[in-house]
Amino acid sequence: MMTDCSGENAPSLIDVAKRSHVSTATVSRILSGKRTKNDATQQAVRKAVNELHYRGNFAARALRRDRSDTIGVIVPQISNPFFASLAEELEHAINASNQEMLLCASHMDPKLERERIVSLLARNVSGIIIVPCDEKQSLEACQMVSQIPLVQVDQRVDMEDSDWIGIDDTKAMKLIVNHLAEQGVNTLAFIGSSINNSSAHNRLNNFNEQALSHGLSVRPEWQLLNDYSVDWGREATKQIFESSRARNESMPDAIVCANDLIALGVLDFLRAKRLSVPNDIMVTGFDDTLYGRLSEPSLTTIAHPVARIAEEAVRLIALSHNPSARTYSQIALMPKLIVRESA
Amino acid sequence: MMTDCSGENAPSLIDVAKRSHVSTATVSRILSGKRTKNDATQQAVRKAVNELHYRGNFAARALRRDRSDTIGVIVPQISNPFFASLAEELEHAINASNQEMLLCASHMDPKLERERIVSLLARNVSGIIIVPCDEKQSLEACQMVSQIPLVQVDQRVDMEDSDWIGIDDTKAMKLIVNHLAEQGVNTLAFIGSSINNSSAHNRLNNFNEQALSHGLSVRPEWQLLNDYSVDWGREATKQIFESSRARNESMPDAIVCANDLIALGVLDFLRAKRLSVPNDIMVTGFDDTLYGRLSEPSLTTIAHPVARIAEEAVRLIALSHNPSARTYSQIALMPKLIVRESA
DNA sequence: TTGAAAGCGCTACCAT
DNA sequence: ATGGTAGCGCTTTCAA
Repeated sequence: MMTDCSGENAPSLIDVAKRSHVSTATVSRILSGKRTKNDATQQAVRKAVNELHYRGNFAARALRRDRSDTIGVIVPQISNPFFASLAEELEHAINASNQEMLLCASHMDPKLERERIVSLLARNVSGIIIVPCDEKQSLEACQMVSQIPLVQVDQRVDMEDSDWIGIDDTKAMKLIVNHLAEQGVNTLAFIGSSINNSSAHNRLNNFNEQALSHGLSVRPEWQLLNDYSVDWGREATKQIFESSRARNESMPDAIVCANDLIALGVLDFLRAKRLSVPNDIMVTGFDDTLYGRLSEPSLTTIAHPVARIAEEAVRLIALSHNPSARTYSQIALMPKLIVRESA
Repeated sequence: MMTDCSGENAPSLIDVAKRSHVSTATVSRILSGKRTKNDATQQAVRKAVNELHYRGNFAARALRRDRSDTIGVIVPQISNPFFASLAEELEHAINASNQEMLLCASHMDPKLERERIVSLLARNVSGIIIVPCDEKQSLEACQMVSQIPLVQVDQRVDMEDSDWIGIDDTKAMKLIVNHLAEQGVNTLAFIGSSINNSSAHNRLNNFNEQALSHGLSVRPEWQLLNDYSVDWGREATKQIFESSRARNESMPDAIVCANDLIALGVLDFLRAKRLSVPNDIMVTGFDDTLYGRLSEPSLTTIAHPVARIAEEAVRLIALSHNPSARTYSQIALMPKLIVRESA
């Protein structure tokens, strides 16, 4: 019995074979398109399939073929709009290649992430697409994936046998700082994440490098790291605001944020303090989420080519299935600066 | 071979049995906890499991037991923040009950939705949790699910053998219209979705009913239906604005929106026209998404108890596995009015 | 408590 | 092009 509540088992391929008076082998071949001729046999089998509402048994097929046509996807958080749209595009790309997506959230916890990987492996997924949650701690879990292809997306862990695809973070920060410099900005703050992920590190390092190269002033107390949340954006801005006020100094000319959520928190705090953006202070986001388009003022931010990233990730999984002299790629796509009102 | 690229097959239960000098039956029993004693045998088996990095084969287990410990979830869109947070809570609840989530998006297309259901059924999922995309057209697809439990969430299709869980839409609209009436509003507009889903219908019907019962004025040309998007909110408001201007009449006192996205579009249009919310015109949302908290002004809206809904949905799936005299539930949870700045 | 063995539904090999 | 059949890895029944 299945996890059934109402009698009758699902029909099997054997039932189809009996009803159409051919062997199971023939039915199998017809259903998997390994038989070209569309003759009476073909018709009969299809008829039986319809009459019986035969739908196949995935577990049996997967067991026999030792592959599941399922791709596991692990993101840090589904509710983060950037990851949600990534998941949506991945689902699309995966379905387009006749596979299914098993979506998991690591909740930014390397332990949970490891568990998810173990369970995906036990499920014989054909590949894993992951946004690793921690630059160091995700390594061990990622290395467990040796028999099947692993593609890292957006963030990354430093390992040999894995593809990576995302945007060029250096380039992105260059676009942002360039733009701010052109707007006549002199002093910059940065609000980011302290979580050990490659984006967090890259974005901060690139920020400093770019600011320096433009001769812009950055201060240690204006580099605040915690997490990628709206609340943190609000809180960090409060810290900048209060420390400036305490020393009777002015606020930075611009606040560069490591993602849109942080930037939304920043805008929220500044609004409450009646500071005008971009007149009193400029703000930039990162990721180009829907809500950055709608905030008041709307966010100047960096767009990822998400659909393209998803497609490539799925393509890389497929590529890796061909074991012959496989080489791994690091694909950095070009980010795009979206200039709106906030800077 | 697996979808392998590097030699060695994954170890099987037989390998574990050999290495620990017991039968496969014993290993199976130990690993599935059907054997209590923690003796030398137990130790030896566990040791072998670790040494071999045995992880089991999901397909074989599923085939043999005829169940997959996987729950299929179908939502209209992952990138809609309400469905994203629903998916996140469902993933949580599903993992908590030692199962996995297969997440699909129907992209609001009954045909695609049907395909997803077929493929979930072939995968022997233990149950399906669905937000049906169309009140009528989803019916046929939902009825295909007869052997396993089906739980509808949020929106619903009218069918016998299915549970439903969501919020009490009538109550929700009552909360909104009551609140607006208390603010002294006299004329109301409604912007919603024309898509045939139960939420869309309910929200409009309830809106009219509630408005009537408060003696508030509604006009046909102020009831605009299309979809649940930001763009539609903006466009619909433009229509209201322009038709008012053409007749030299005033705008409605308040615009009630069928979800937060629409409301965000409304706010965006009104801001562009320099109409002040809530002074010139009030606006309400529905769903309590993160971005309604951050908009300027922040949105007065309706909150769903999403975590609770997710938990219950998973519980209902489990319940249905007990075939004995199963009765179906329609669980309407109490919505909560969140009063913020916009009304 | 244990082991032997059947068999879940399917695919692919081998022979025809 | 077709049919017979072995066997994927596991759980569970049956006997000991």
